[in-house]
Amino acid sequence: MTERIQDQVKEHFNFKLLHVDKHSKARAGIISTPHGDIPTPVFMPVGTHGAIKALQPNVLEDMDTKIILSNTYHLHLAPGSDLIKKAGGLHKFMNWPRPILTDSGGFQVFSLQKKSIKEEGAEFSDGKGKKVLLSPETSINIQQNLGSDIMMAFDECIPYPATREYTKNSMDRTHRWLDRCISTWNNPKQALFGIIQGSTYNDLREECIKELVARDLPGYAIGGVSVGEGAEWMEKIISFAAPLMPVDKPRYAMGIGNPEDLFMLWENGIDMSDCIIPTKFARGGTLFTSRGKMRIRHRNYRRDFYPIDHSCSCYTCKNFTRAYIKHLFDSNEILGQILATTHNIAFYKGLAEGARVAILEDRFMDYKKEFFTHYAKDSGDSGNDDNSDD
RNA sequence: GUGGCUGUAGUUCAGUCGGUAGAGCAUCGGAUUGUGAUUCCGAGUGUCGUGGGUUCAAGCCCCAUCAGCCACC
Repeated sequence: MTERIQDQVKEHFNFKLLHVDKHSKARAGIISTPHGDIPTPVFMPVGTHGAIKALQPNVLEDMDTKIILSNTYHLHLAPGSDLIKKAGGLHKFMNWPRPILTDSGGFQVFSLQKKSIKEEGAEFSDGKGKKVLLSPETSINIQQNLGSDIMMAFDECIPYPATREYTKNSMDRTHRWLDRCISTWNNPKQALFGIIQGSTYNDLREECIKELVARDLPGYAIGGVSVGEGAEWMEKIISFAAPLMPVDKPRYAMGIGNPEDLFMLWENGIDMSDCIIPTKFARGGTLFTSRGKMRIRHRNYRRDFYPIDHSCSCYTCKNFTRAYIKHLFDSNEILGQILATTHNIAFYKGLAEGARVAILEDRFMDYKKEFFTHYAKDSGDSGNDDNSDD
């Protein structure tokens, strides 16, 4: 009698819940994977094409980034997962020795304008006139070629708003897809996470969680959020779904969020999250600080010789001024994006680390309160330009 | 000295038959939530070289003048 893959994977992947905050649902734990341990809560930077844009892997390691996210869809289109397998897997290909989570491509299908979703899978054009079919089987096979530590099930991520009928039908199909994902899954060194759908309908979310838990997967994610529903709905969905998820498995909220969103996730007992915001915003010149967003291209920073964030100890803040970084952006120097990304990733990392320590000491709510007394959602530090030579 | 060309936004230029000015770049602002983002959206720039004239109305037509460039002497 052969052992189920769900049981085999437990030798290589597990989650240990260390502590739940006394005054909230916030959790601290540790995820073990073949490529290392991940203390939680954790924020995962996004490296879609097998690279965190503007950051060298050694910088990420120096910053003690524990896990990054990469993408099935993009790596399938280029350079192809067969090639990456030949290169020795994604870790080796991109020279990243630590854990990698790969998204299944479900979200990319969602964001494509032209697509056709059938029982078989999702069909779309690769943008160069070639038709591509992404199915549960192809998605898992690609992710197994990539060799990620955590694979995501291939799901349909539906837009907001969605009718109850569409949501229900789509969800049922995603469950059938999940079973096909599980049948294709054959590498016990790679964990497979299921994704909770159900849009804004609590009963469907609940039903979905039951279906997923019945499959006894290594971890579960809340999907179908950050699809345009807004902060209020997002919080409603998270706060409803998270407590229904298994206590002894990692809980992952996909694609969220802003710094303020992270506190909402953690407070509700989410362990993992990812978002393009810190990296993408950095490249556009929006930096995060303990006081809020800082748009470094603003004129105010022209002669501002303070670091981005006084309380930050990242490489950027230790060595460079706002005026210099603004200058780099004005001059279109790549270094501007590099320093900005370095800071934003360090900022997110710092928030998560602070949360973990606070949870372990049962003071997460104080930590949150402290954050929001300084953090202005709409505007941050307005700079120190003295205009003396105008 | 003579003839010609040019003069309009920070910049490069467009501006039809005369109807009180536009575009790219740059600037400034906003967006961005499992990255189809060096993207997307929005805003503003003006003594139309100057002074007169014709006209209901002039960036445009006429005269003068200034500046730059070119050609010829």
